[in-house]
Parts: sequence; C-alpha cells; structure tokens
Amino acid sequence: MKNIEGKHDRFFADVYDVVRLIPKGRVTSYGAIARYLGTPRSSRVVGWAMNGAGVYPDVPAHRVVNRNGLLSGKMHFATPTMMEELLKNEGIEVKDDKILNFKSHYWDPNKELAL
DNA sequence: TGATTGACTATGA
DNA sequence: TTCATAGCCAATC
Repeated sequence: MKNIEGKHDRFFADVYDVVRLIPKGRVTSYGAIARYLGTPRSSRVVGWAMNGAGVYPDVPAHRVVNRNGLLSGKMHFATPTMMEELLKNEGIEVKDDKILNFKSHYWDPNKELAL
C-alpha cells in the first residue's frame, strides 16, 4: 500500500477529497469526479479508488454511483445493503438498487464547485 | 513484461 | 428501450 499523501497517489487523494465534499443527501457519479479532476476517461479508476476508500474516514463512498444512479458498488461495502441504507438515511429514495429521482439528487462537482 | 480485471461511459444495433 | 461492444486508466497476477 502506497502512501496516500505521496505525489504518485495524488489522483486517489483528490478523489477522496471530492467525495468528502459531496453534501449530505446528494450523490454524484464516477465520471463526474473523474472529469472534475481533469481525467474524464478515468472513471473506472475512480471506482478503483473507492475500492480503497473504505479504510479512510469521512469518505462517503455510498454517495458515488454510476451515471444511471445504480448502486453498482453496493456489494463492496461491509454488507450489500449498507449502501442503500445509508442513502435512505440521508433522505434518498432507493428502489431496486437504483436511486429514485436521481437527477434531482445529482451533485455535479463541475457545477457546484464551478472551478 | 504482458495479460487480466474492474464500484465506468459512450456509442451503435 | 434494451443489449452488446469498444475505449480507457490504474492496479493486480
């Protein structure tokens, strides 16, 4: 495991930083984060970064879903139902592993952070 | 070093 | 609209 604060892992650190900025009750997509970091083609890498986010505190990985609002990463949590429960706990409706009214809950760092 | 995998996305049928 | 395929980037084997 490399040091998260090292330059070589800056991408991962940036991903975690953006995820922490996601407001409660909001969600975003891997692609949106990747694009905000300047690497729109690295959406899969964002997912990989999330895979290691579980060991860090204050990284609400459950607020990151794919572009369809589907809880594609639910199975990577402690329990497959944990992601859904966390989202529901924040006021987000989840049905059949998918976020209802996803468009309304969507939080785009490219717009909200409006760099 | 080379091949495979994956919490993705875009495009075409 | 739904399904299949291609491209992408980093990590893992």
